[in-house]
Amino acid sequence: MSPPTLAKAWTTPAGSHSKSRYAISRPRKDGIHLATIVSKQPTKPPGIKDIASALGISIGTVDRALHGRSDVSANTRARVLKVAEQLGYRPNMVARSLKLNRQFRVGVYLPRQIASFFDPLREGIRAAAAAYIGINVDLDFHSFPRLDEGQLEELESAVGQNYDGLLLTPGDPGRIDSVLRRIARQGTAIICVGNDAPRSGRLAAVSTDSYTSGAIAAEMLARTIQKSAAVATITGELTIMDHAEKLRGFAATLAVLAPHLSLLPVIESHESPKEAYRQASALLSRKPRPAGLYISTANSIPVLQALDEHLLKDVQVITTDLFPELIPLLESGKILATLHQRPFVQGRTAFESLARYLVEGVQPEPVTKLAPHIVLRSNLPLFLSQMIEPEDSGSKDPTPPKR
Amino acid sequence: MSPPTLAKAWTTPAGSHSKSRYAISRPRKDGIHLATIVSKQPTKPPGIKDIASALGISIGTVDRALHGRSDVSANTRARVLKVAEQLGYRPNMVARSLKLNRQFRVGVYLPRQIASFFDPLREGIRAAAAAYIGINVDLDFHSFPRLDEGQLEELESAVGQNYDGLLLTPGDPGRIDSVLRRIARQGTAIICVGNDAPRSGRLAAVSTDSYTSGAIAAEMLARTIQKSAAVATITGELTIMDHAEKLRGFAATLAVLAPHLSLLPVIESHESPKEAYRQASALLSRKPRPAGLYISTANSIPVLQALDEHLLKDVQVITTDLFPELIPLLESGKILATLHQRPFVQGRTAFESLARYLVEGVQPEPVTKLAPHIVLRSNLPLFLSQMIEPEDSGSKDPTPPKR
DNA sequence: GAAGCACTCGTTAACGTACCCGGAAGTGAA
DNA sequence: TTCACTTCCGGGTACGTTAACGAGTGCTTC
Repeated sequence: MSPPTLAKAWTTPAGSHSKSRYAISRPRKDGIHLATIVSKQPTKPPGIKDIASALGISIGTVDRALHGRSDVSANTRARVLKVAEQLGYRPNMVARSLKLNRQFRVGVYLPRQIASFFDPLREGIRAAAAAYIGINVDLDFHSFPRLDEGQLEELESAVGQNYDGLLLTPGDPGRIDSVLRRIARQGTAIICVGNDAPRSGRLAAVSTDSYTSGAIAAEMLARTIQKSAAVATITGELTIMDHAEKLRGFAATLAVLAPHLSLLPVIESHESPKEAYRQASALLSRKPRPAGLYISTANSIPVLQALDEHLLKDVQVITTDLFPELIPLLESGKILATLHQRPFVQGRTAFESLARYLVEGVQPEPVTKLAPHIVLRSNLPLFLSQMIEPEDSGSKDPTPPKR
Repeated sequence: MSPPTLAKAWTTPAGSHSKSRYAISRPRKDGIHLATIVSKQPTKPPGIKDIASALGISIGTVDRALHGRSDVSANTRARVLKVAEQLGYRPNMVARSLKLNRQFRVGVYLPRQIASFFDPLREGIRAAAAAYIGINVDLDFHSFPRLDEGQLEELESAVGQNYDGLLLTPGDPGRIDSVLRRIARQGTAIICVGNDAPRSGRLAAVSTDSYTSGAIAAEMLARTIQKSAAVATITGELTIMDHAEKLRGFAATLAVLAPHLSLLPVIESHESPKEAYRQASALLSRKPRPAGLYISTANSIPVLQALDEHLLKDVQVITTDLFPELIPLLESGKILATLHQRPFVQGRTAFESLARYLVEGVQPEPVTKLAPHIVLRSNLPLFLSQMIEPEDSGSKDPTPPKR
């Protein structure tokens, strides 16, 4: 039996700032140090067969030992693990994913409305799927009219599909929780994106921090409106967790940071444009006219229309998300700020979490909260260029590998 | 010669919302439609050998045809490309990167100061390198005291290293441009991060939009200071592009958006803490005391110290970046906002651009500008949790592949 | 007619890993 | 002894791709 060959761990451990790497042979008899620079020719990382040859055993045994499978004696297993550690062995993910050529099917259940949010969300998912090499994903996009219309029915059809993963924005949690639990029990990994459904058995959730969104709105209104006044907020369905959280953050921060501002009764627009318009009109013609307005749902167009008709220049408005109709209003200063929920990034990270879980078994953070972007007049162009950015299809073979 | 077999393209092209995929056999004689659901058993994507067998030729020829290499007749090349298109062939990146087992060495040249910016920047690079599956990268981290001290000398040593890629924050562009050009001429791909050096022959640059940073500061001061007053700004070396751009954005936006605010002469702190403290003290005791202050460099501590000593509560301050000393000042409201430059994300995207260029040959965007995050009191917690997040080493084999 | 050349194309060995199959050695019972 | 069974291990194949190596044409040239 040959003794385990001692070798420098191949990868530099995180945190070490190695300036350059030398392999110095031990002093020769003639006293000449021979320092050969290896950094110009990086040594190949050790593989499973290097471990095998170092111990004089076969790669099959090494494989069994490394993966804790049976049919290996405790002795050899220990020796293999020790040498693997010494050599700094790290499994080659590329070779692994080539060998077990896995296929994953993930279902994506998102509404068509509001397109300014869900379209980039879909694009983020698609982009992440395209960029993730080492996996064959099959994305099944399912669409339905709105968050509160058709999701349940569409999801019912997902039960029989036996997906490996599921990405969705849960609408009314009370009604779809049970469906999701059924799907989860089948072994499907569910990740919520844009809104959470904590009691649905989902694996993780990715969204912007809704509470913080509301808090930002409150702080900005508090900073901008410096006299004593009233402010109002228009929200969507409060059964949707996202909306409720925004309201909480808004009200709480207003109370703490802005004693000079009073909050008018909250308006719940129920995702209906006409209703939103009617209620906004009523709000703006009432007696204590609000000096500030926080619109926490993305379909704010009817509200803005009502605002425009009432010719109110002295009301500070904060909206949610970014869509073409908002651009001139931001540029002209009629809207103070809008809180961008970064749907593209949400979709990307949601898919990445799912993929890492499916392919590497890495348990994702139960809930990741992204910071919303505060879009003002001055940084608006930055988001516009990112908005119209067309997605490259990239179907062609990019580089004929040379060399 | 067998005719090319017609088959449904395997991947759904981007943009098509397919609800589910059925393979429907043609009507049988007895009139019964037999619809077999294939989506539960996704068909394997076609490979190079499927093309070969469809045409009755060898995989070698297909490979040569697909990559536009020589030794293929124009006729067969056309046939191969046609069938590849029909089958929806997409090269298997996993198999490719396994075959040509490429090794890349990239040098990272970043200063130690300011640690609150460059440490997360390094972490972003490391994280991206660890996550990038399909490539063997060897990161060489080189450090030197400050941006204006030691970078040139350190870079000189990189000339002989013959790196595949280089990541760095260029300090004084005038002095290091020539070194970078020498390195670039060797074939090293250079990506600037955090600051650009456009005339250095670099491949691309990743940074926050400095002009917009300045503009945001101006807009926020304009919104918050509503009476007629003077504002001041303290910047770093104006030879560094990043600082100069911030100043431009600040001054320009102030002129457009805030006619009621006048800009005092700009203070250039030259990266020296003592000098910065002295100048800030002088500024704050002068006659037209500024009502707003924009500190566009990250080492703002001496300035803040001067502010604190002068007990100025009525001056609105906007700082740059996020580090522990700023936290209590933001929480107490002494600082209006800080503009976070997202060093981690900068490092990550810089590495990703470099990797995609090296491994896939994808030319990166010449300059990507990230939107700086506006950190207020209300969204501060979101960034803190992200600040203390420890990096996982992840050396162990995560999942012993089962099945 | 042999030799040389250019042009096509097929064959085959890797890349590192996972997993199946079967063999060797040992144990115990018939 | 023979057979069955367990424990441990080596050999081999396949994943999809690239690239080196030849082999087979048809053509020109001495």
